[in-house]
Amino acid sequence: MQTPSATASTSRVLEHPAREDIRLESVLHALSDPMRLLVVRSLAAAGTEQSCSVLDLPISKSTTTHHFRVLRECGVVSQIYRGTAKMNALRRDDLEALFPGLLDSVLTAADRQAERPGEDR
Amino acid sequence: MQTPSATASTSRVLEHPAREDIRLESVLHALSDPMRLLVVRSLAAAGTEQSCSVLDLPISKSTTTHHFRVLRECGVVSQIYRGTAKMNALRRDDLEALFPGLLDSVLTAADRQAERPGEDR
DNA sequence: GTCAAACTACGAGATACTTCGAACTACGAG
DNA sequence: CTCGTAGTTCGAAGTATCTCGTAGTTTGAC
Repeated sequence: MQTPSATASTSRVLEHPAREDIRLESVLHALSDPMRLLVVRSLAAAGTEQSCSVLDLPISKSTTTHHFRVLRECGVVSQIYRGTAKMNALRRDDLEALFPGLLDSVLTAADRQAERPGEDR
Repeated sequence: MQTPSATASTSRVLEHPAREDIRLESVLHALSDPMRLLVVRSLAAAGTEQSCSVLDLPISKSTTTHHFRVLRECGVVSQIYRGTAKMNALRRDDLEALFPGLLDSVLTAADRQAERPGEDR
């Protein structure tokens, strides 16, 4: 049940919010989950798009799917299918245009917090 | 059931997290609620401490109490009793020391978003 | 066509969040 | 002492969130 003339290389298409539909509250909420913050930090550290599975999170696959969907639906990441993999990328440009400096300050804050003593337990 | 020699001007004391106990995830979660974000923006705009009641939020008193407590318990605001009023202040210094630039970027982002077309409905 | 890999969809359980009203406490004014 | 103001506490209702396992789909490789 899909449009007959689908995309050439990629068939399944995923819905993303337009830049102007991204809400600050939703972004903050998305980043407030430890697992999702970890995902965002990993994507930022990688610099390029990453598949869902390379992150190796300590949660089940279905939970991983859930978190990536939350991140996509609130506008933090973009996702496209490449073959059997689903690649994820931070929407840096959109976030920077809407909320200048926000993502960087969150990433810096997360890094600093991770380096705080007793953070590894 | 309170220490006999209580504070002179203020009797009731409120628990606040120490600076090093403030967690990024908790702060982001606190700010992700529209009502609490509104409170934080008002406190930032005022610059000085404000009582709970001057904000005139479109919610009930008990809900207001709840939101202020969330903000205090996660380290975003400090609260002290002054007579019958409870004064609230942003913990700007603590937040800036832990998460440089974060609060300002959130406040700027919130202001910008509030000015976006069709934001008043 | 068959198979494995990667991801999704669905339902369910447990927990957490937001909101409220009603009854209560603390404080200052008179 | 009495009263009003400011805020709290205590359920409770409704909703949302996080997590999982199981079963399914899509894709590329053989």
